[in-house]
Amino acid sequence: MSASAARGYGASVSTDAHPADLASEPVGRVTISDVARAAGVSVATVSKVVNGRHGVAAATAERVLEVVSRLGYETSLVASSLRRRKTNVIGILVAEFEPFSTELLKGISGAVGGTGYELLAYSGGVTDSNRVGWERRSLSRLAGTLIDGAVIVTPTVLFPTTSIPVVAIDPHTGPAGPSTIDSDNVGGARAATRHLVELGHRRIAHVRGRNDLESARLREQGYRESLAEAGIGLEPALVRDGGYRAADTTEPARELLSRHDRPTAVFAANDLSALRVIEVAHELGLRVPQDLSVVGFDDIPEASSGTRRLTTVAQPLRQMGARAAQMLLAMLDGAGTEEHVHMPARLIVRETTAPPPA
Amino acid sequence: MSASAARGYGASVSTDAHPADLASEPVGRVTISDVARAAGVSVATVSKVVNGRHGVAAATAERVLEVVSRLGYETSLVASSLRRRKTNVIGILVAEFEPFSTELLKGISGAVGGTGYELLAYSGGVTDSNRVGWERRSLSRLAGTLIDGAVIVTPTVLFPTTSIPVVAIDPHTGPAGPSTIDSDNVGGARAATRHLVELGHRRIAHVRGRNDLESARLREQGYRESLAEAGIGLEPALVRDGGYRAADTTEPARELLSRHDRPTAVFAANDLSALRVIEVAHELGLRVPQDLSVVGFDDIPEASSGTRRLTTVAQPLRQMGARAAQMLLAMLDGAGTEEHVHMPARLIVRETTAPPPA
DNA sequence: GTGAAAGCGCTAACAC
DNA sequence: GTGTTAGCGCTTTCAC
Repeated sequence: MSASAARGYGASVSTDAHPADLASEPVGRVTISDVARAAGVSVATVSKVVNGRHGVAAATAERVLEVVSRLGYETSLVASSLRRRKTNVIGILVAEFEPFSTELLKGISGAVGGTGYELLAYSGGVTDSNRVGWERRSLSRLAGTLIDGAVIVTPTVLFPTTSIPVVAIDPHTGPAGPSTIDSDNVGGARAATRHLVELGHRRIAHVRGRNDLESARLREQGYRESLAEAGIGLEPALVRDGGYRAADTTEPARELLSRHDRPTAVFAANDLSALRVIEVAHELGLRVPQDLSVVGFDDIPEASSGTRRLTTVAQPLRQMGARAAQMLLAMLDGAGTEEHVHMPARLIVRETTAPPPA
Repeated sequence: MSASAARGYGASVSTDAHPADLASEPVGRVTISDVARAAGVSVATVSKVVNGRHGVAAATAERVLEVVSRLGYETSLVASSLRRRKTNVIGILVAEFEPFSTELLKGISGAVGGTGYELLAYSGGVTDSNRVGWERRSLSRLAGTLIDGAVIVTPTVLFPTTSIPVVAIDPHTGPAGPSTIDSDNVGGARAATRHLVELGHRRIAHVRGRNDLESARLREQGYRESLAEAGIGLEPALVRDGGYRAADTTEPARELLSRHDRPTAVFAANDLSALRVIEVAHELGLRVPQDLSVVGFDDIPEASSGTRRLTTVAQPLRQMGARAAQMLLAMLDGAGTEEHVHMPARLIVRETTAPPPA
């Protein structure tokens, strides 16, 4: 094992670097000056060669390139983006990598692939004390220096004027400010609730989403509208907060299902909550759907992969991600479009809903 | 609409910045010097205040903080990480955001949440001409400046000595070099093939994975071993390349299933390939599993979410991601551990396998 | 064709 | 307590 390998963390060097040349080959990153020194030229020349600028003698260029590959030099994204204007990377800002955001990510990745842009998905310091405003912070930290544009997933606050193009997916506000993408939350929620009503349910609970998100408010609205339409009075005790998260759903679900007059059906604001409701039901000895019907929202892959496949409202997540990417790409291309795209949401009836127990 | 909002891309500013103060409030990013100027102090002082360093008068600090929040200043990740040593950011280097890598991402995200580290998943310029060596390039571009440590997903080449800790998931080489995590590829593949044999299949095809990945080699090995064990001769024509990708599986699958002596079962090296094999089978009018049995590998959520749920070999992807994160965290903490973790893989029989047609 | 120098935004020594 | 200075790694004039 060479001296440098012993001090580093990686595997052996695959190129034939000469350990004798230690002075010009530090253990840390190989920088542009390391290359310059080893090639006997200035850093400016190395930069020109590496970036394919004109005005370098062929012989010099060749020599530099040889050193570059021998040393395994690669220009630092950080340093170059600090100096340059464009970085060619698109940022995806998320609070957390969970099924919802990763589905969008797949869609974005597919749409961006082959365009020459690189993707940088960033989940920046979202702590419990700090759940609000993360997107503003992340954006400020990256914009203008690291990324050329950003798609922000479920931003909870209005972000200030930014110097880079931004599109928001499932934003706090409805269509307002920057370009946005969302789906038909009200319509989807109405369809879900109506489905339950049509099966014969009357006591239908709702596990709400994150109260700082427009989508959660709209889904609750759809639920209320369908109930009203069916002539069923809203019972406040049957509406609880699940925060779109499994962990936050446990308690509300337990309370809801432990009531003597428990609901016969639950419409959860997203699949993560719905799935947890089902788990809690099982813990309490209730069978789904015989004793309890459950409907979710989103149609993440996990929704249909359990033993009991979830009846849910599908949002075209991959397509929403792809669309967001296309919009951002267009803006990056100079199109000043500010769009508010609305995608359809449709009910998919699977195995977690049935008529109420007799 | 204010002048700055008109020139920027974002929504309206939520803070009460004074448009009159235009000179000190450029449209681009708010920088530390903007803050310094507005607060009437030096940039050094602002830096101290923002980073909570001692040696600043309470009154000054207060004034600076007021300006910071008024202007919405946030320190640039790029600039500060260029200067600082530690960035508190962990990089996840992937070729692409597809179901496999995003499952790992979920696991990593869960394990890292609450540790104070931020996550930066990077999918850097993987073009068709450039499928090999991306991880080396990405690592060089980010290491030492942007990220403190990295987990690399399915690296295809040995990476050179790095200055930062690295753990590789499903690497090119088996256990060698840096810390690695993989699962029991041979055992899983044997179980899958044996399952097919036990159902009565004799003509069992294999759609190989990426030939530059150790896991693909091992899965093929398991397939061969099980065949030999059952006394079934290997038929080279029944082994094709699918490259772990749906798109690359289409042609091989079509050829395989169009043969007059087509196989009655296919063991695909991963779920993406298996799912595509099923699609192709349907196109050709074959029913799964009545006419053709199919087994995959990985158990991504998509495997069990279709109408026909895939029989597959499950790798504990989320756990593998979480484990990788823990190992990296430990290394970041100074532990010089170089580990090679091996996780179990187990067959899950679902709906795409049955005895061969009579 | 090449290199010296400035500067991107920031932090850390070190003066004052 | 505060400001001045140097410099992280790189790109880009602009002299030579």
